[in-house]
Amino acid sequence: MQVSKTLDYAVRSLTYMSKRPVERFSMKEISEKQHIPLNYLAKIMRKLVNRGIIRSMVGPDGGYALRKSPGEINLKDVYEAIEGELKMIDCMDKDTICSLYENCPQLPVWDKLQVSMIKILESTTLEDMLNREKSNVA
Amino acid sequence: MQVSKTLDYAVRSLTYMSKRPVERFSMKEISEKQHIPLNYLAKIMRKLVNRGIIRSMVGPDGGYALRKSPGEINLKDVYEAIEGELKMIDCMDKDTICSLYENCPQLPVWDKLQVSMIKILESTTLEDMLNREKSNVA
DNA sequence: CTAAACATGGACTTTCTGTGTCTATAATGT
DNA sequence: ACATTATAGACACAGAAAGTCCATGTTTAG
Repeated sequence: MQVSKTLDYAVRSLTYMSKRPVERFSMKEISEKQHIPLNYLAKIMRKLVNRGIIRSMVGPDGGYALRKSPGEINLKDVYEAIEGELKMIDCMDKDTICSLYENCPQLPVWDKLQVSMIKILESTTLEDMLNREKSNVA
Repeated sequence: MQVSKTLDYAVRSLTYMSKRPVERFSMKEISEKQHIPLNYLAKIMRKLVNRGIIRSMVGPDGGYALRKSPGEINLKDVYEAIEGELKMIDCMDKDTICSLYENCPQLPVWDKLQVSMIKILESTTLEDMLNREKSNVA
């Protein structure tokens, strides 16, 4: 029930890029400024590229750039790029053990949690995050 | 970002006990009825005992019983009994790496998520879960 | 053309945690 | 005394998360 380091890295990288949304950033710069292992960052960036959140340019002076404006990139996209579909508990889409029980009292609760998390992630864009920056920890 | 099997076991056991809130249940019964490995269940139950959610009686005809009524036991208690304090990300209470950065754009978001999860858990009692049982998956 | 700068993709290693087992001990009712 | 039940902690294991390394391919400045 925690945010993985990987996801945190991804979000950090993206918010970093959001400060100058049209520029190009080399992996090296992001890696150094955000203290993320270079080779590990490479994997993360690939996922973001594949998902269409950023685009990459090869060659000297290449790097990464946002594909959309920070206001158009929400955290649900980022989450799914990194972790895949969000689900609170495995049996929520497979019908494994749970199908053994005629009724499963806790499913609705996990579902409720899941729905509200998705809603929050979906409604939060990178731009929002930058704006909230000063008023840390609500 | 998932509900652990352990927590699910705990909730299952408690809702099972909630159906007959005054009775005593042996680990053996719970283990069999809920398909939870006996020795593993033992560890879970101890946590619930330590937290004061259930009480235990040793000896023949011993077992476990709810300490409060199902309406008075909420899921936040259960969560914390099993997993400890709920926090989305480690730096939310330690001041480790994050203190290096003058500003941390994503913290408010994780915090928002965290607060809303706690709210949902807190407002859901075992009794609620039993009542919702028939209308699965909202 | 060539080398520098960069990205890509996959294999591999390490570390950690969730999950589960085993064994020995203590308490209690009959 | 004996059977039954919980308590406590050590131990084992698998799978995932986190991180490393390397071999390859692309672009472009010079």
